Amino acid sequence: MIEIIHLKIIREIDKQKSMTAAAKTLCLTQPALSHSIKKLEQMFNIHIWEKKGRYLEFTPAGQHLLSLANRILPQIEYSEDYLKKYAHGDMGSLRIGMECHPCYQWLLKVISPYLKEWPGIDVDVKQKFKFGGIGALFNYEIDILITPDPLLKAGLCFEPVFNYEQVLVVPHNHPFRSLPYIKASQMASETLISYPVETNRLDIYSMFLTPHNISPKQHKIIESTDIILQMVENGRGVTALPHWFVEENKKRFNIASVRLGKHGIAKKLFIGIRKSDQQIKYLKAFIALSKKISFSFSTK
Amino acid sequence: MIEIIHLKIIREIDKQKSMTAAAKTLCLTQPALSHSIKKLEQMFNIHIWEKKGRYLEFTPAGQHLLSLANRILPQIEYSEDYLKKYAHGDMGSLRIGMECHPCYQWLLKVISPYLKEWPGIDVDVKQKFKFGGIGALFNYEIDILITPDPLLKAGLCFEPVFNYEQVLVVPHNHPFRSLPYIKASQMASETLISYPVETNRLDIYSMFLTPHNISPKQHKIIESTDIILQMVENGRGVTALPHWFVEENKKRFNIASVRLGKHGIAKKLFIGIRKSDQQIKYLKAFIALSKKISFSFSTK
DNA sequence: GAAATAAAATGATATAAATTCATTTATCTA
DNA sequence: TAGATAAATGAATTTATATCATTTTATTTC
Repeated sequence: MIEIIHLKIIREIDKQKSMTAAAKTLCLTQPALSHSIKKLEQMFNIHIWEKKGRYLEFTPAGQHLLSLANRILPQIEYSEDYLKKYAHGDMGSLRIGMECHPCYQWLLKVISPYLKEWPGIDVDVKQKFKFGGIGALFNYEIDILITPDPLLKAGLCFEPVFNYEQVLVVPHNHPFRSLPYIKASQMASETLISYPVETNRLDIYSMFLTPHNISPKQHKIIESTDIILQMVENGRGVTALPHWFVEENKKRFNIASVRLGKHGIAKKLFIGIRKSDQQIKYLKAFIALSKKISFSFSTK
Repeated sequence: MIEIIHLKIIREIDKQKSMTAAAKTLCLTQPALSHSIKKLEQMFNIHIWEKKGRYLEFTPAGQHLLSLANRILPQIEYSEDYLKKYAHGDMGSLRIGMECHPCYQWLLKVISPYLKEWPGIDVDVKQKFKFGGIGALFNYEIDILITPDPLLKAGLCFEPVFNYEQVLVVPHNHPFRSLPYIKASQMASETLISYPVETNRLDIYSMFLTPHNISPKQHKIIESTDIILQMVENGRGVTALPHWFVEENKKRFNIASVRLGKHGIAKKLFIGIRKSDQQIKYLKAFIALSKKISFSFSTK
């Protein structure tokens, strides 16, 4: 029988590239690992690694087990954590996945009252996923996914929580400022600043520039929203952000917003959860609260 | 530490609703299970179940572990199987998921030469998924998904393998037979026969009837393709199937096909795999073979 | 409502497994 | 080639697990 310890050993040896080192972090001795894996090998009549010089190299069977370990151990470890918290009186934990960079500010506005309403729930926000947000939901890496791209498929369910318009952000003295909207062609002479995401995942490309076959003069990549806004403020380029977000930051930065195209870019934010979690109270409460906060957002 | 055996015990008790019964199937005694779980409870300072009358009832913590067990054990068990086969000289296994009922015939045409080309690979075909085909891919329940609905998201990749037209199948003496195509309204007086799938997943509804707000006179549900075709042959109704499939079965059944709408219903079949599996040779070979077979299909 | 039945919990003992220590084998390095 | 580093092996010890016998608790049944 494959045991958790086997998977832990395999994962750790892959990480450390050495059995002796792995033994140390697992609080065991090197022969313990050696015997343990030997037993597994004999049970299935396979080899898990070969000695390549001083060190070990996984066989295909070993790689298979490594992939199993990387898939399964995080789930076990999360459950162990969860049970510990449960014993401490905490009643659950909410792992939120975000697939929408600038919506972080919106999320903060939801989380703050949520933490007050649900003192027993631990909240964690993740933004990087090996297999994408949908994969993270399926794999139980997160419990809630916030995304503009819902997936209406068996096993998950998505609810719209927030409508907003994606607009172009320009410095206060920019000629675009007085226009009711800009055309795609007008972007050809601008420097566009964005988050480090593939262009086909940026709305300003997929819903505005690409359909008109236009590219900006230059495309700069910056990670932090604050730095992006400072750059815009200083005339170093323009960027695309949610309208409400620009409004919220007009006090901090000398910026203005312009509609993208005659009808603007309308966006919808969704919250996705696993169908099997639909009945969990503190999850339902988060979705309800999101909608409430978003409503006050869009009407102000 | 949570152990595999804990999860097995919890799953088995949930299944059998009795510890004594669970002990029997696990080839252990009842006190063994009791002690084992007691140890886990003490480790985390939780309760996993409560005695309700003679039997046990899971606490929320127990339910959490049950959900973990149902998620993880199938993966472990698959790996154990996989390793056993690996030892026997089999080099891998290919679990195919199908989200397209009538494509089964097409699949058979691909699998047959594949088995000859890759004698070391075990092939299995699954058609029911708790969390949908996409979920099954993410959860490692299957390795390949055959579906008309690709999902262009991180973690998975889809490739088109086959184009075909979905047509209406009618008996040889049906008045539609001589028409170049039929309009949606003409379906209002027909009996439609289909597989037992929600109507919004049937192309004839989603791409033909529903947009024109038409319903057939009657909708009969039948599981087996052969029976459906016999019914059609005998004038009991009409059905929608891939064009190539109708052509293949004209010898066996006295049927004919008619285009659905002026431009017909064009369908594309995709094969989806996990990105992390992209380099696996016997998987790539399956996709390549699918395309090759499909090509000879569409050109004959 | 007492006796019989059924199921799970408990405790002591026996059994089995995992871990360590001491040592060997193999490889690399200076 | 000596010295150092890493993994494998074997025997002994420690630790964990399973069983048996028994008790506790609840449910039938008469």
